[in-house]
Amino acid sequence: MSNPEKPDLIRRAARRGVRLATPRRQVMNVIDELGRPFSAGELLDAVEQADPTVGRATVFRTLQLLCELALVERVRLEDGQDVYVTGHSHTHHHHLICKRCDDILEMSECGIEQFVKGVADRHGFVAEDHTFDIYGICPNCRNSEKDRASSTH
Amino acid sequence: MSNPEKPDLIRRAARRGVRLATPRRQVMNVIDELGRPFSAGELLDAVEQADPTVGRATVFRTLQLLCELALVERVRLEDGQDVYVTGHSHTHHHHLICKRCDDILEMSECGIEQFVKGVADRHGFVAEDHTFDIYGICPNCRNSEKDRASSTH
DNA sequence: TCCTAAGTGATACTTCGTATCAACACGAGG
DNA sequence: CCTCGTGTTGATACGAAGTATCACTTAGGA
Repeated sequence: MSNPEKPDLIRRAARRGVRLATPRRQVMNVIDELGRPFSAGELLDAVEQADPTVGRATVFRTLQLLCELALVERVRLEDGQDVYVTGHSHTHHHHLICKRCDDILEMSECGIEQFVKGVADRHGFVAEDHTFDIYGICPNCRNSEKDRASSTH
Repeated sequence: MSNPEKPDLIRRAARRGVRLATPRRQVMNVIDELGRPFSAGELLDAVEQADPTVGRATVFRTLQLLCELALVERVRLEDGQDVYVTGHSHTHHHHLICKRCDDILEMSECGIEQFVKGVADRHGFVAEDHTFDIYGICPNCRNSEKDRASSTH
């Protein structure tokens, strides 16, 4: 209805042997329809609107399930809020997060793994995990900013 | 009583023109006495114990104030919890966080700033800020682990 | 000393998430 | 068709961490 090629969480989850009860399906549908990064609150609202009979706990449980299946990724923002992103299939990601429009891009490659290892070694640490996200202004917002600046000038 | 050379938050705050009401002083004292990274809950408990008349809101307000003055640094952990660290005077830090003993080390230098700039540029992003923390096992815990392994062997 | 803005405590609230628990749904075996 | 048993669910209470409100108090300069 909205998106011509949905991520289709349901099919992907089914392929992994997840039991697809109706409420779970609802939640996944809503996530697909959203088609963008979302906060817990947004998802709760959207599900509430799509089907008020689905309970709060189920939304969180489904979210957790999807995270475990790596069909949804939890991104922890600077301000402490969590944002959830769909469409990933691999494990560890790093992000470029726009402070203006809240868009979240993935860093392709980046070679940070070896960088991490270097720093850890130098401190006698055994690195097991790390966080690395960059906050700033994305190309889009940067351009629209430039446009506005030149028109008012 | 505990630490021979306390950070002495109070004096440092005073030097910045902070008004030093009694409850504020209490909170700062407690932080100094703790002398280690602490969570909000720990601080609340410690203050409660030191002086039950100090209100919950004041603890948070003081904490916020100290963060603004950069006398305390807020470190956002992987699991979403915040931990506060004293003794800093500069702005942006990166950490090595031990998963075993929860100790938090600072990375000395590290050259990540230029790394960040490189990644951002490649994506057309203007980097304004970033997070970078490494989770793993610190040298201490690593050694005691080794000891235990060799004694049971 | 007096005055006032800053600071304070009690308390209610918010957000994000977890725990509990009785009820239910569904598929395997009869 | 019925009947388990396990997994799932909704309601609800709870929890942590932090914010908002508001009347009261106090620090500290004039």
